[in-house]
Amino acid sequence: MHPSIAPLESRESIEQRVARELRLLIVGGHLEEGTQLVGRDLAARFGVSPTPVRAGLSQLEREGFVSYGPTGRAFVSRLTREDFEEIYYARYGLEGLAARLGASAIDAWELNRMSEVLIDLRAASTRQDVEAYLYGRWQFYGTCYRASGRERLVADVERLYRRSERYNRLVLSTPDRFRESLGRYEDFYLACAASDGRLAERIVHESLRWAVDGVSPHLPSEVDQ
Amino acid sequence: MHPSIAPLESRESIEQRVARELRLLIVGGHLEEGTQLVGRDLAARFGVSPTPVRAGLSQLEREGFVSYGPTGRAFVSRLTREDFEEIYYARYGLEGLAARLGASAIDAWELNRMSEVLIDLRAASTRQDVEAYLYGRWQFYGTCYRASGRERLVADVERLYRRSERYNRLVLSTPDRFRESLGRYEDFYLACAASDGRLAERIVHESLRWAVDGVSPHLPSEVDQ
DNA sequence: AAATGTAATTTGGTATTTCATGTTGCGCAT
DNA sequence: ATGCGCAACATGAAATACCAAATTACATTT
Repeated sequence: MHPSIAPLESRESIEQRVARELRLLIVGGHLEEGTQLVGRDLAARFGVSPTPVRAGLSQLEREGFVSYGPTGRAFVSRLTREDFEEIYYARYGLEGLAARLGASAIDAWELNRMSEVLIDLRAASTRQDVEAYLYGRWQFYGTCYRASGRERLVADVERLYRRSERYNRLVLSTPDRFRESLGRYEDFYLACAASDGRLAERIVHESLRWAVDGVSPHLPSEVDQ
Repeated sequence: MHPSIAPLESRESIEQRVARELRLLIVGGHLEEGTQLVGRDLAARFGVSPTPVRAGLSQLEREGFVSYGPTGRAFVSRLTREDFEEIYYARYGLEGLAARLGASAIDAWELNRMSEVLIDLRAASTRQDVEAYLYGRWQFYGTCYRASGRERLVADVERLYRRSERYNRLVLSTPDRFRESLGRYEDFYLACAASDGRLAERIVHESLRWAVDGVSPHLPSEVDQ
């Protein structure tokens, strides 16, 4: 029969590599929105054939980083209010579920991990260090969500986090916003410590509503561009 | 410059056709869950080359109809409680947004359309005609959601509807469930008629919670199969 | 000079071919 | 008979080749 050893984490396919590297370029801002992505050029750049590049672009489309024009040409997707809102409302549903399940199932070790990250987050907040804050964000929530044991759900939420990164970086956070944001992290931690799933869910919902209401109006709408 | 005439709805690519036909086979139950999907066989069956088939399968994977095993083999995805819940909680967020925006923007013509569909839904409910009910469901809600003018949001929600179809068909609806479900449609219609977006959103949220709480426990969990 | 038609180039989409890997089945040895 | 090893086969992944549509550039005409 099968060896019950894990499948040895099969090596990354070229398609995956292309998708990963391109995603990094886009999220990191090294490829401006609207930039056309030509299959053959990318293939030459990565030293591979156009076939996996095409597949990688298609994958990035489903992740929202790439869009296709009417004639099938791929380009770096544009940041719009509508896109931002839809990411956040998808998170509203999925992250609420993950929070409820995770907070109910969390154990002492994971809780401790969260409190450690929380220290970093407080520091990043006072320094107003956006990068560190964004990094710690997933360390914090992801720890709770993983406690739910729902791998696909966690992966989906993580994808949404990555997708919202470009927007988060765009938002110049005032000290006030940092402070309020941090307060919600503290509340969430307490909900986890109390294993109160419903409360954790409610806190996540409120946080997301707050974020989307505060940021969305400042983003360009699709209709007027 | 560009002709401002619409792009003439460019013809469907082979990749799209393969994805569409396969999706129909899966949703319609003509391909049992777990069935292996061999690229070359499908290519021969559709009379095309393996390349677009592979792309089509990848598209169906992102839609949740196809999964890949550890050795990269594609098969018809299995119905699980976890998958069902995640579909419904994604709908929770996105459909709530669509309902709020749509109900706020709806006009008399679209409202009239909804009331017409509602008549069919009442009839389908008394006949306990699941197929007609599922069909009218999207006619009803989709009409409201489209009033939001958010095409991508509507498309995303429609994808989630298609994805939940297999589950809805699986659920043997008792007369009680039909009646309660119909009552929520009536409530939603009234919220739209009053242009009360917040209320519409709340009704959708309650409906989805009710559905997931009622059905989820009856589905097989991933862990014990 | 402007408009228009045409050829060249770009680019995406599909097919064909090749390669790597995993799976299966059969024979051989113990 | 059972366990092991090798070979044939199945299958996915990538490279290469080809074609069609669309855009661009240029020349010709008025």
